[in-house]
Amino acid sequence: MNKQDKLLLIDGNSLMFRAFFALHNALDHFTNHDGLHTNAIYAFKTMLDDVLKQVEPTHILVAFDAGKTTFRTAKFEDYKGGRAKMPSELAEQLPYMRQFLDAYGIKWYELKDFEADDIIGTVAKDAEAAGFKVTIITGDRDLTQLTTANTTVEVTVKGVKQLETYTPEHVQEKLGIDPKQIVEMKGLMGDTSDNYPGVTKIGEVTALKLVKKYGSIAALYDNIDSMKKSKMKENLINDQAAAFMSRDLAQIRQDAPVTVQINDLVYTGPNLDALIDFYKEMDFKSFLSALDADTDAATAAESDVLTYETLTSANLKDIEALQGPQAFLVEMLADNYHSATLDGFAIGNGNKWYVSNDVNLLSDPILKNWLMAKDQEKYVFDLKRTYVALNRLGIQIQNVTFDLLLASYLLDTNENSNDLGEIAQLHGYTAVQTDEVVYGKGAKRAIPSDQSIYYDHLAKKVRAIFELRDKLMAELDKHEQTDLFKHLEMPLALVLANMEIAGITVDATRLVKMQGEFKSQLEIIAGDIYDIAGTKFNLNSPKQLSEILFEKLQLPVIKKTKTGYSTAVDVLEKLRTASPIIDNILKYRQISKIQSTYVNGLLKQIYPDHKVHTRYLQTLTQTGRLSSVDPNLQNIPVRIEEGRKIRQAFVPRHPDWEIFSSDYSQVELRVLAHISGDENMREAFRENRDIHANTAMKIFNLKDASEVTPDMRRQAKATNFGIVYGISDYGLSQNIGITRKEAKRFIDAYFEQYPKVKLWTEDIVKSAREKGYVETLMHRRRYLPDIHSKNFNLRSFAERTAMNTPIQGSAADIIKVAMINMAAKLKEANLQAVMLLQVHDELIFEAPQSEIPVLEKLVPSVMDSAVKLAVPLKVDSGYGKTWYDVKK
DNA sequence: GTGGTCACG
DNA sequence: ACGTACGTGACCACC
Repeated sequence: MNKQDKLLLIDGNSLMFRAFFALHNALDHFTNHDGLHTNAIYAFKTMLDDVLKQVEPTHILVAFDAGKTTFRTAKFEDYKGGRAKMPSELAEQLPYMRQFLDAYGIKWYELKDFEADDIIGTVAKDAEAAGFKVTIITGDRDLTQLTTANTTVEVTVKGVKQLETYTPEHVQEKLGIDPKQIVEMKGLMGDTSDNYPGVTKIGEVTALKLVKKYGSIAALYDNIDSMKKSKMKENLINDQAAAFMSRDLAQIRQDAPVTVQINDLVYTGPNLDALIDFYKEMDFKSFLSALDADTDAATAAESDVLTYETLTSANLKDIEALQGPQAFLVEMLADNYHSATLDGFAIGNGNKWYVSNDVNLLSDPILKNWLMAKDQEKYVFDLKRTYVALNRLGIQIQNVTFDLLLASYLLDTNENSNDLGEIAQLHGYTAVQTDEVVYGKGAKRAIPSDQSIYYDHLAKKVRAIFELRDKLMAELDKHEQTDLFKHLEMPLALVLANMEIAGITVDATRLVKMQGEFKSQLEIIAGDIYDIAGTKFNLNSPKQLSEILFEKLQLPVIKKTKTGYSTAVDVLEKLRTASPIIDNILKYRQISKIQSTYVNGLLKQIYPDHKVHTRYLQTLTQTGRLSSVDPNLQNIPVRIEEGRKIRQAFVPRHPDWEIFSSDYSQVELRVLAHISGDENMREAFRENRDIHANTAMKIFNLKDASEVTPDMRRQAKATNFGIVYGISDYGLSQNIGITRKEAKRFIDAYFEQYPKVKLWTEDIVKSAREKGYVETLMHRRRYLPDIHSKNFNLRSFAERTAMNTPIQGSAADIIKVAMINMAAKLKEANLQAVMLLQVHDELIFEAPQSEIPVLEKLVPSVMDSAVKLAVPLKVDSGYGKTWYDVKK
């Protein structure tokens, strides 16, 4: 027996499930030539390699459950009752999973009447006795009871990559008990997912308290008489049998009649021939090429020396002879394409690949005409980026029909990488490297000194765009997203590009004046604070501030963060009366936020044309909204007067022009009225009633709208928002400062008034569970893998997301349609007005005074007719000399 | 790079 | 019983 011997025990069933759901999003990508799903096997293999590398075991065993009935179901019929059936897409992979393990040279084992846990428990015990170090990998926390000095349990946290390591110390730290005592805890608290009861009203917290006090269930019942009278004591007495039974069910057996010998478990690596055959059967091309064996894929990889031609003024004319759609790429290493240096470009469609680092060629009439030719179809990666970059050279690229980045985002919003190489790999295409690999990252990021490496990368990138096009278009079609892609996101990219290029004018003089005013205000407030505190400190440091408040001044602690005491607004609000320092701190925070983010921050972003040119991120959010960066123009202050003044610095490009703005009124609630089909809510909107007052009447049980006070309306409004966010009584109670009970009553009354809204929330969660995703009006899709999680928090979050995303996402769809139509109308009507900004439910323009009356009619009519819903859309407009002066 | 805080819809 | 609203980005301190 070698001292280095290390046994790896894998909970096969648990990890198969993890692997399956980790790539559940990509279920459609992973099928072989026979239509067999392969995602679980693929993910399992990836994870296994990770684990092998980390653990470096000498022996391995994968344990599986043998069937539905075990000695536990014999004891308790309902054990694991009510569990959802294994999805058929996973069940069909099980036999192949075993084939894979055989080919990988890994022993697997199952035992009639026992679960995988018991096999693992038994083998772990035997192996330890034989002097092994044991590592157990599972997704099931219950196995942590097997933790000892020589046995470590690794529990998968999220997906399959991240592992939480349980040692006896870690169990002690987390739960405050011994690993062996976990079954005592489980016996008292029961287990809903395994469906055994425990003791009524006892959950983890109480169970832990009791176990710490008594040590075990047996000891607890020995001493039950001395426990003082309580409801809990009654429950304990009533459920004594259940407690002992549950403990028994939770206990993993370490004496199962397993027939494998540890010596059989030696791991010496895969059987290459068998593995190659298996990968071929599964169509695992990337694994095949990684094996570097004599296979088709490997041969293809070896011959992947791409021949390209360097484009110069001498052969530029060749471009004119190109036939058919061409992929086109313009390379910039920096993020911000408004200012980034253009570093090169590439063109091709398989017959030939052209690359160049001479970006002056782009302005040559030959290339410029080619790019602007309406009859030359092009495919790109990131249309908006490409358009803006070329526009800087006076080129407006035309007839782009495919954008790899946009297509990939629509197919799965979770994969929000901006790197062509990474995205290609996600779609199973490995013949291109990521930019990080070729260019490096951070300060070291640069074009490789070896020009052939650079050119090869450009050529491979442009080739990836071309070669992935058909596959992704087909997948979009399968998702019913062709329209969304072709007629919404692609045209929108150009609309956004033009908004970014237009930019909005910022009055720097105005900002500088504010900077001086805020500076002296801050100095005065800081002085007052230091006086009260009796010392100077860094007010911007939450850490230093909390020391002053909670240690020096001994104010009561309301809330803690991961790292210390919280000093957030809601905490300070509660401390207001405790010390005059609080009001000063709140004021200081407010002003210093405005100063640093909006005055100083904005000043840094102004270009020589006196404008800021934001970038809208079109492929980032999980819901389909846009986001705005460098600078973010979607969070300019408005709620508080001091901050709102920042808007005075946003002015039209000409002195006699105006800023004009229109926004949707309650668009999300209208979308909810539409998709839920709730007649009461629809009627309220059709009759143009005040929806918040309408809700207030119900939750406060009023007869007439005249009885609604402003405060009632405020609370009703919060309830309406709560519904959109996927409500909880606690969340609502925190938000409007009422008790949880009252909040619950509000919600119940709400659902009574809008019964179909309640039905819809239930249906959408159910549908998300079945399909694994939710959709918006325009078939924008968001996958929710956590909807199946055993972790309450992750699952609850996914459920709220299932409710919120169709609402927020459909609202995003609607304004996007309006923007496309709006851009067309402005052009058609030959107006000078320019669309500048989008702030989720609001569009902002600048225009000559003379056009204001036109816009006042045109913009609302375009916005409210963007889609036809079962309720009308309402739009409010206003205009003024600056953004601040826009009043509606 | 991460966490706390706070600006917006 | 669990720990809580949905979606973002920028700044500062601190490691």
